[in-house]
Amino acid sequence: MKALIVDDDLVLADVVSFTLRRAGFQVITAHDGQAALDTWQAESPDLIILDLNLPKLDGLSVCQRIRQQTDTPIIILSVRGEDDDVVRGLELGADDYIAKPFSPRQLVARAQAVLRRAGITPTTGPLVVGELTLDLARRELHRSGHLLAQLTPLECRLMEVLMLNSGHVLPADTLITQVWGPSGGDRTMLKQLVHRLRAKIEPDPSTPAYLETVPGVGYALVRRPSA
Amino acid sequence: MKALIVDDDLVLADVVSFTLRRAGFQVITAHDGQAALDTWQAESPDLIILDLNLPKLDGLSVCQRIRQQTDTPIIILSVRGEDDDVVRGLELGADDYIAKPFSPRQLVARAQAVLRRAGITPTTGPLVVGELTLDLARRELHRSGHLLAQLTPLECRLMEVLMLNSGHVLPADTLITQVWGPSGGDRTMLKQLVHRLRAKIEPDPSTPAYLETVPGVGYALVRRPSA
DNA sequence: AAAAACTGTCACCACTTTGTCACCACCCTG
DNA sequence: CAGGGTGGTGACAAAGTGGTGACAGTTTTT
Repeated sequence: MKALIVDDDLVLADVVSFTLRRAGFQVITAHDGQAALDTWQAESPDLIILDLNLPKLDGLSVCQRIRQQTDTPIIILSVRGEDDDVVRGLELGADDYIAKPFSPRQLVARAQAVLRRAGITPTTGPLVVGELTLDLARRELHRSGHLLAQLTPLECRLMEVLMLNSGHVLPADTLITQVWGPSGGDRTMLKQLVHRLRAKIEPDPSTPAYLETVPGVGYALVRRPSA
Repeated sequence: MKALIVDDDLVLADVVSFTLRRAGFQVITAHDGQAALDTWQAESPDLIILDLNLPKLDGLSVCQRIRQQTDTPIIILSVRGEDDDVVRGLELGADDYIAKPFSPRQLVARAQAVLRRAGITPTTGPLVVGELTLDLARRELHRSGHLLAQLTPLECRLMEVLMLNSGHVLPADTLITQVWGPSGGDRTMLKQLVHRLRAKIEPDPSTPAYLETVPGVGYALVRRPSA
């Protein structure tokens, strides 16, 4: 999993680089807009982390140029007060943004979420929680070894997020961001998606056994020993 | 969850320490700027609570030095009249500030909010008093390990405040402010809320075993050895 | 090209939550 | 003993929240 970091602040670029390396990424860096485009073409990374404030070629332009040719996930780095630029970046096709200062954990989480949403699966093996197994590549959910349901792309993403945090309550907003990204999503859509997922995976959808509702907060996937 | 408290006022540091420990933090303290940096490097806490007025090394400098190397959340403690310093602190990368005097609940809430925003530990540990356990994420109250009641948001807030100060009598006005905020709330509403909470948690609501009334003052959660 | 699937949107229902009110019982003090 | 204050209790309505089904536009598959 290769990540390209574009930032003219050498210190910050180093921090980001270190963080991502520790999370298992292979990291390359560029410090101005032109170099970013060159490196991108030479290395074709899986993920780009892009500061907007760049010498030689503006970050937004870089974003635009890259989007014209590929769907490589882009995460924008912004400082407080550049909200307009963030919005324009997202409109130009960026996948997410992070406001400085950010925590390392935050960064890694966002990076993985974006990759997941783009269909690039960092986790090779299937996800297992209790008797449930999710095959991300095939989007198939198995229970005790045999096929329970064939999931749609969105259902699969939701299920993945829930399984990665099984046993913990995930706030509705968190789920929405994880599934639809920072600019899309809606409470009603989440309701619908949960409904559709339950219809597929719950033996009796009216009394959920796996996908639990926590009123006023969100949802949780129950983690049972083996039942 | 490890918190570093930096304050030269030993009494205040103790109060803060006590409050955060109650909320489930592991707490370490430093009493001057240099010690703060040393302790920070040695212990790498998840959260720093920083008074600006420090001997040996100014609080703002400490803030700056820490920000140069990590994104660990920093909350500034300020006294009234130091507004300029607060602004400079926030510019230097601090995440929030609290003006003295502050309420314990205020402090805990801010701390958790900052950590949440930084993407650290969305899971808050449960509150425990005697045989009662409150799971804040799920808003569930357990007695000796099994589910006693599912609380509503307001009931949960009230229960949280009572458990954080278990064994002490809390004046009605205090409770009202803590639950509904400084602008809302009402004696009648508190009566109602207590009533509804008792209906859920007391075996016999007419003779309260947990949520005791102190006429003319307020309410208290009795802290019993184990009964 | 036709059919099926996927997803966003809407309307509606049921239920919960919460603020408000009225009323009762009790405990003071004068 | 009367009366005011305080706390407990029940009822009720408004607002909010989650679940459900239907439907249309788009994309994907056949």
